[in-house]
Amino acid sequence: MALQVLVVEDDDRIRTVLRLALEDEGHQVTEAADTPAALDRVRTVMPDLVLVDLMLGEIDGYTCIREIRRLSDIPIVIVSARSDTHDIVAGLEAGADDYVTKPFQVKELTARLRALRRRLRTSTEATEPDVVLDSDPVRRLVLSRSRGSVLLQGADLKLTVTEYRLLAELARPPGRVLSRPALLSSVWEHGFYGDERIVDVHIRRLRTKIERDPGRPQLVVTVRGMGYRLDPR
Amino acid sequence: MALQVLVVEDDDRIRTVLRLALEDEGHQVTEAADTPAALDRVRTVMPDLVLVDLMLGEIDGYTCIREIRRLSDIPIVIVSARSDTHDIVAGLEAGADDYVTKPFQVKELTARLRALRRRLRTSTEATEPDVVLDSDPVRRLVLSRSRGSVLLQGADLKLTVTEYRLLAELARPPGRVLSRPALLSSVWEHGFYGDERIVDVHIRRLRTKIERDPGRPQLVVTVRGMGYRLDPR
DNA sequence: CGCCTTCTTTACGATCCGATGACGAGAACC
DNA sequence: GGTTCTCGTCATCGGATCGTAAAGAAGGCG
Repeated sequence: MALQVLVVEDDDRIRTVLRLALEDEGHQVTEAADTPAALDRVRTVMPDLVLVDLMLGEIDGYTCIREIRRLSDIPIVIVSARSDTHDIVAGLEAGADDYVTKPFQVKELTARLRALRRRLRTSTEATEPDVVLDSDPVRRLVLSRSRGSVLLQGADLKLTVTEYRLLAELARPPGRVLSRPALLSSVWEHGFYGDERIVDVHIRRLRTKIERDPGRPQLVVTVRGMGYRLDPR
Repeated sequence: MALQVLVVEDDDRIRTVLRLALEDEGHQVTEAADTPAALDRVRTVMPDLVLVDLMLGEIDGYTCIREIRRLSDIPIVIVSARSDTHDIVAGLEAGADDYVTKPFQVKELTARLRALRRRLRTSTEATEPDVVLDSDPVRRLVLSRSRGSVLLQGADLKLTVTEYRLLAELARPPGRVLSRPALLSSVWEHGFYGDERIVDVHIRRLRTKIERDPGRPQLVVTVRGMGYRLDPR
């Protein structure tokens, strides 16, 4: 589940750093340098999350937060330079939901996002409908989130958690290419700092279990240079 | 069983604290900062429970409670700053069902929710239909909530309360994976702060009593890395 | 066609996780 | 008061699963 994130930040460098870090995690990023632009983006792109720098040059961050809050219930996270609690409290009072302080570790920020994503997910997961991955009557393959399993012809397929999560992530919704970093950040709960090729290995293991001909995968497709995509049929 | 909770509270910070705590317990939270918003949410999202702060800025909490009560029989819990009994009594007279006083322990609040959840459950429990866990004629296994027992070939199986609750939770409805934390929070009335592996132990004890071959469980299935699931047959 | 990059496949050792049985404390029951 | 149940803890075991590394295929580009 990739998030659409709006970054409200007037310093170009920081904005770029944030954008790169977030995109690396597989999120989509929209930027705004001031409050009016931010409000416009909230209306038009409807982000899942807003990051607001409290030290916006001209207009201050509090106003920005309040204005956004008037439009929407989107979670707002404050990025604050000052470490004292006063302005954080003020920000929370203005309507923010959480905060990180600068200089912040990108790790810390992405960890928060993972937590947020997890929270969003668990609130919908149980009721999410099953996804049909292969509709061939003699090879019917269904992902059932409520059961926490994948059914081949009605029988539980023995996937490991990692394989299951990979598949579930690719199927949310199917048809998107997901980069390795994106998969790493959403499938590996506590982040992953090793070689991203680990994704390939698990994809392979997944393929041997769900593909008709694992040598010529048709469900979990490789998109060279980009990542993997799930093509149900 | 996750609850949809409406938090009526005008202080943003407290509202955020409440929301995070409730979401952590797996509930879904809607917020309202004043009475009109609260009434709107009651109508639109139909929460299972309403938390009302008695000290709402402009309109007082009593009015809010009365208005909500005119719309619905939803359980209302008062969050009160004052500790003297007068306003609590007034709140209860206005139609609230329970109360907690500030500064309250989050633990205390979630404990009340567990109690409420239990009460809601037992009020519907009596009418809930029996669940057939094994339909084999020579090993017929039935969970009868109205009797509060499990029948093997018509005879009461001697389960401990914990085992019974575990089974009942897994059977509501059958087929879902339930994580250990989820089971801990719904089966253990007063919460549980020890090692979550305690679930394994009780699952095992339950299995020795209801499985045909406890060594190869088929009813209460382990979903590695995720939790347990009940697969009736 | 040759080279470089990206992906696939396999094998292996370390680690994780669930199952199991034993034990002691305390609750419930007699 | 004593006995029986039930619960939570713990240590141990064995298989499942994971991450790594390294070699082999396939694709892309000049």
